[in-house]
Amino acid sequence: MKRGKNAEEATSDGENNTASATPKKTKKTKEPEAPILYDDPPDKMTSKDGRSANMKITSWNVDGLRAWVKKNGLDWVREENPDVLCLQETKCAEKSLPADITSMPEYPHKYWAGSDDKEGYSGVAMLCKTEPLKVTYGIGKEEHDKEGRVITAEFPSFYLVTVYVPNSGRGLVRLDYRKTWDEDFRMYLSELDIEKPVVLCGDLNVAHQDIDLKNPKGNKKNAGFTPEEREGFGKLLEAGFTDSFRELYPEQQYAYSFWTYMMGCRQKNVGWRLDYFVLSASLVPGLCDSKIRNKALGSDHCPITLHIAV
Amino acid sequence: MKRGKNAEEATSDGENNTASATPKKTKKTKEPEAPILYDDPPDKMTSKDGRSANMKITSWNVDGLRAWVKKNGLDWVREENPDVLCLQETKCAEKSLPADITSMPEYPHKYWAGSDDKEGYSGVAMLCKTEPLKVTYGIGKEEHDKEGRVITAEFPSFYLVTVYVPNSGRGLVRLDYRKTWDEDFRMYLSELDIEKPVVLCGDLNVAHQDIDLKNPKGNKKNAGFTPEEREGFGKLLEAGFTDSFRELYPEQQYAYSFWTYMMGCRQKNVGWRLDYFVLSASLVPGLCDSKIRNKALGSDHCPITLHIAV
DNA sequence: CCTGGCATG
DNA sequence: CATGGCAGG
Repeated sequence: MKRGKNAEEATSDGENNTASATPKKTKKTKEPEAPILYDDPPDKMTSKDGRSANMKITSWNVDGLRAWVKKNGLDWVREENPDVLCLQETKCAEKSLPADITSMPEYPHKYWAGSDDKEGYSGVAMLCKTEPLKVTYGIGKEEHDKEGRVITAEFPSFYLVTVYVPNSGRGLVRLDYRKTWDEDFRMYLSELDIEKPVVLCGDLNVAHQDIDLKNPKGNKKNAGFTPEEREGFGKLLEAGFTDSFRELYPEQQYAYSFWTYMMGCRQKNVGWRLDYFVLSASLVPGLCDSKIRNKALGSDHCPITLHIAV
Repeated sequence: MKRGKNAEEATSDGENNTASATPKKTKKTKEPEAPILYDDPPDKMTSKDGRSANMKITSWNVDGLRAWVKKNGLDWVREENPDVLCLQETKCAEKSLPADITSMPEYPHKYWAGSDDKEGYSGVAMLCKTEPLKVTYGIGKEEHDKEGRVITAEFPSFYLVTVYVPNSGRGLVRLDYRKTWDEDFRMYLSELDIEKPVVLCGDLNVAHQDIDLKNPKGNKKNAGFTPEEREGFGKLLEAGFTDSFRELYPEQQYAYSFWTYMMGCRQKNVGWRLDYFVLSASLVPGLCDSKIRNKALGSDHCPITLHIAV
């Protein structure tokens, strides 16, 4: 049986199970249901310790940069106007980049990583208003650095890492590789963390807990919500990192950053939280807000934005 | 050097050479030029020998039936309302046909030929208001009958054959095969012709003479205008068949049925006449009109329509 | 510059 | 149900 990675059809009942407020139903009959939206409050620009945000970072899995540009993703970016813009799944060789983005004067410092072998696969980018001290590509392990998944920028007081974590694939064909990746990537971040604190952002391709996706029950064997992947994320937190969104909004349900294009999932808000800002412990006091911009269109992911005092 | 099969860039000067009315230019500088259109007169419904047309046949290379249906090709067909509709390059397995066309009540008798091996390649169709006496597929030669290129319908007084002739390909990689095809296909038609007269229609993938394409000079080595392909068509005429359009309009320039999607060729009417109604000698007296519907959109070819008294 | 199929998600 | 690359034209 062929199934989408985030196949919801197996678990449509699960939608109601997690919606604890709704009265218990006597029938299992499906009925049209108003989508449960996560309505985003205004951005908080001050940290708990009273500092003002001086850094705004946006991360967006664009699912094909060229299509995303055509769908006016850049208009949204100009409106949002972050200091750094991180993109994942650009799926575009550097020479094929649309002029709209390569010529963007707001971001004079642009960095691109693409897949060495497979054209139009994976790929991440980082666009900065101010020039980083240093920019590196990959995580320093040959076996992981051929798919354009990581860019690291060193700023005066922190490292910014953007990542597109490998998807475990249909039928979990790449789960074994993913486990190795998770291990090696965590080591990479921990080593950076010794030098300077780290802001990690991007598509981590995992929903951590039940609260982080609409249908946890039906997806325990699907890529993005296997015990192995969730544990990988757990170990990252154990290593001293913090999921900034969950730190601020520990109880917030229905907050997702990805909806499969299939079956009208976005319309119904049947989604997953796969995109994160993860912070070194020493940066948490400066955390002002961690936002999910779930109204922005142009991809099967929405952008996320971090306000931080660094 | 990679080139489109109908690369016009090599021969842009040729456009002016053929336009004899324009004054001789002193500079070779390209300048915007009004496209020379072939403005179609109204259909003639009577044959030279005074009979009224009793059969209307339309042929259209749709370049992908599903896309063509989405672009409302069927609306044009309903307007045109031919007795028989022949389609080429359907590029669609029978099970994937859109319901819009399979359920069309105007044409209760529908015949589909697809490529055996390559999905989404080649393929022809014939839709009839009245049921043919017999319908056959291919030309009875194993080596030619695997790509869904020919449907033959026997009507009381004639055979109707629709064809999508193999393209000789970029760099003429398939020209040798094409020569064999031309030979065998001509034999097939001649044998049919012994039984009953033949109406052949479809994409013959050849422009016969200089008058049949905009840039003859630059295309002598390109698929569709090589000496070999033109000779193949010549031999068909020598075998007793008539190019109905050229029979009626021997001097008509700028009458094309195909324009590459590239370089805005259709806008500039830089095209080729590749689609034909070819008739057995005994049908020529009944020929009423042979039309090129160059305003109909939805493909890189336009439809052609035959009015005939049979 | 378009089509349809394919791999990938 | 989208993306991009590909062969084919």
